[in-house]
Amino acid sequence: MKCHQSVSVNELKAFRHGIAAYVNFNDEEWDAVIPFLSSSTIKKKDHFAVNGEVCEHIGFIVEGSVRFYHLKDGAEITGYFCFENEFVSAYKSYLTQQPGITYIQALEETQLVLISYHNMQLMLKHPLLGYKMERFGRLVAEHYLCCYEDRVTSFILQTPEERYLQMLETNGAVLLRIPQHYVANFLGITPVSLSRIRRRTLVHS
Amino acid sequence: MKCHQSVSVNELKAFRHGIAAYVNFNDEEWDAVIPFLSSSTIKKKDHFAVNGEVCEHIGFIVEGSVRFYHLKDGAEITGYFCFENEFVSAYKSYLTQQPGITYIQALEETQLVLISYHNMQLMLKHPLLGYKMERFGRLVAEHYLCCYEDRVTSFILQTPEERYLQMLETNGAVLLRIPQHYVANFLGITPVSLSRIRRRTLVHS
DNA sequence: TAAAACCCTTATCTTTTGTTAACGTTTAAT
DNA sequence: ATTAAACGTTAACAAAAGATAAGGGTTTTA
Repeated sequence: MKCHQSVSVNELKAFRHGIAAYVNFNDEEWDAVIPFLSSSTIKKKDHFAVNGEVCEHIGFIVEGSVRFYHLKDGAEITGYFCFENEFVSAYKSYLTQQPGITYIQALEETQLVLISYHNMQLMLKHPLLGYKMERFGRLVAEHYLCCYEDRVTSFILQTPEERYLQMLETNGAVLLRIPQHYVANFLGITPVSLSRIRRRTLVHS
Repeated sequence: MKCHQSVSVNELKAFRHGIAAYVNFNDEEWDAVIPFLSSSTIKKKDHFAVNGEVCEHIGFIVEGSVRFYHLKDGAEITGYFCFENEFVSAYKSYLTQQPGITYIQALEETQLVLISYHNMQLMLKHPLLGYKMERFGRLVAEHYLCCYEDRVTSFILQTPEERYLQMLETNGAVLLRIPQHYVANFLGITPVSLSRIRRRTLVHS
């Protein structure tokens, strides 16, 4: 993954708008933040994170999408997707700075604003930025904690068929963007099984 | 759940030690923290959180244990457990201050140190405590994010049998403390199915 | 201490999922 | 433009899980 230090005006705008959901920086603070950011464009099928390596960055997707997957018995098992205006990282690897087990791959050409772990630590200790960056990190972690909580609950409480039907209702748009066998993995089943579920839940109009 | 404002010396010590994994407060800061804490002892089978209500507190378990469960079609489905020196809350409900769908029930008499949402917000804005409390909240959220990430991965990547065998290796002690049908729910299967898995994976010595 | 509630196992039957392979279609690569 | 790779569906069979019920043991509790 190539990073160039300078972030375009357009990317900065998208990023500032995206993080406004968590914390607002005034202009002085924002000027201090900018030098800690970098930018990257990942080509389709290139990787943001790979098994066995420390995930160096957290990224904000300005444009594009990625999928998370693992290798099991030589096969790729897709576990998650991220799209525009979402943060992406192999969180456990990034947060612990230990080698991870997650691959993150661009589903299409994907434009990212990046914060390296090192720069994040600098901002967290920065006299002007530290307090707000702590808050920012807390709120982002809390947000994704809630997402994961829902996801775990869906595995505990719902059958694969119920998970699929709920996904149709709440995330129907994703199904149009993502190959179906990735969705099957995401639901915790095989592609063949998802195909059967689709057939038996079809509304014959 | 009864709360009394004063926290015993013993509880304070356990709590301070427990959060030291995340952040250290000096004595001046600690004296400022104490008034924001409260304490509660929950009897076996009493609830820390229930469906439809906002979860008001995050708790630190000094002694005892709890289980998380949901109601589905009138049946209780257990999704998680917490033990001594862990934080416990219906996180999504607590963090968003919206009514939750999670029941949290004491598995035995359980002694907790509590932080109400309101007091947490006061500490986050407190001139002396704010920065460290933001950091504390961030690190706790990050820690549980990593836990949830592992848990989701286990549902994506492993069969129920593999999840059980891994739990035997990494959490064998839990199995001795928790009724087996709760463990089955935790693994995403029925108690009958777990009983079968146990039989077919038995090492006949 | 007796009754009730709870817990785990086992058996039977049904449903669902996994596995493998084949087929036609679409998409991508050369 | 042609070939190759990828994708979704379907079929057939095996394996696993769900549902239900029964039996025996333990723990609660009244």
